[in-house]
Amino acid sequence: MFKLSKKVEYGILSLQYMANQNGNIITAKEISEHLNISFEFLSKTLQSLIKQGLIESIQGVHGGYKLAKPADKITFSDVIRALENRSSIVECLTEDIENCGRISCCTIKTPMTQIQDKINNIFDITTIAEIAIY
Amino acid sequence: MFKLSKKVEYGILSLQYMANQNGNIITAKEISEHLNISFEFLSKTLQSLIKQGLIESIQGVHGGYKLAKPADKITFSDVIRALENRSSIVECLTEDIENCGRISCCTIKTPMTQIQDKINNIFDITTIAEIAIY
DNA sequence: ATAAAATACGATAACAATAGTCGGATTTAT
DNA sequence: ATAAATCCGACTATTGTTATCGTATTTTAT
Repeated sequence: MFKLSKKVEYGILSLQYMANQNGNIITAKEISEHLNISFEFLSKTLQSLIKQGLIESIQGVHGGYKLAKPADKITFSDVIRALENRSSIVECLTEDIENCGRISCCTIKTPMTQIQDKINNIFDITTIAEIAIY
Repeated sequence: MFKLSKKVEYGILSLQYMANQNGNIITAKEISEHLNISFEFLSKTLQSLIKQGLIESIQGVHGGYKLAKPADKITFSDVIRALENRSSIVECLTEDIENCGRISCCTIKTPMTQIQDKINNIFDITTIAEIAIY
């Protein structure tokens, strides 16, 4: 599977929604209703975005969330990093594998690294600002 | 997760190995030993590659496998198509979804399609021939 | 003070996809 | 006939995702 997780999908939609709020605070409930997704699941998603420093939260009765920085400074890579245990297209690129059983004969590491770089680049250069205008 | 499945990884390695055999037939056992992967699992992988027309098999005592076409005509996309239930980065791009609950407000379809196209292109232009030289 | 409205967060269940195994059937050269 | 190989469906195990639940904490209005 080569699919973004629901968390990433919801994260992007939420960030986009916040980007269109002109800096106003917005509640998880409002986002969850607008996007028609589970409030609890969304909340966890938003909390992960906080940890990554992409959004800020205000607790209490008039609390909620807002972007922590300009939308053009938030890349898809940031969102993915916040919300997925993102691994590389093949394990050996990122994880320190003592022995994949093929070390002596593995010949795809270089081309796979090149592919990985291209994919990373796609998500690096795409920002929330770009999709907020839609 | 944005990871190629083991089947695709093994498929690519197997195809690369076959590409370096100068058209000679090679057995699943030999590949599985060379790559140090389960014979049974590899066999299923190879059978899927046959179905997709990427390799040919010869049954019987001196049987085995070989490429069905030149290595530069076999793309990573071909391999992925043969070995994974490949879906798009977000469901709504490929599957006919009557109601994702966000149709009326979804605004990421266009940018997601563009990203999908770029990713597809990466795998479309990478061939077994390119990695066989390594 | 107290209640209400909001976020924070760990535990866990449900589900889906991948990864791997098993057993038996078929094909073919010798 | 036998051995060496592919073929293939059924099954199990593992892993990752998706979702829910319960409870705690923070802040504001009254």
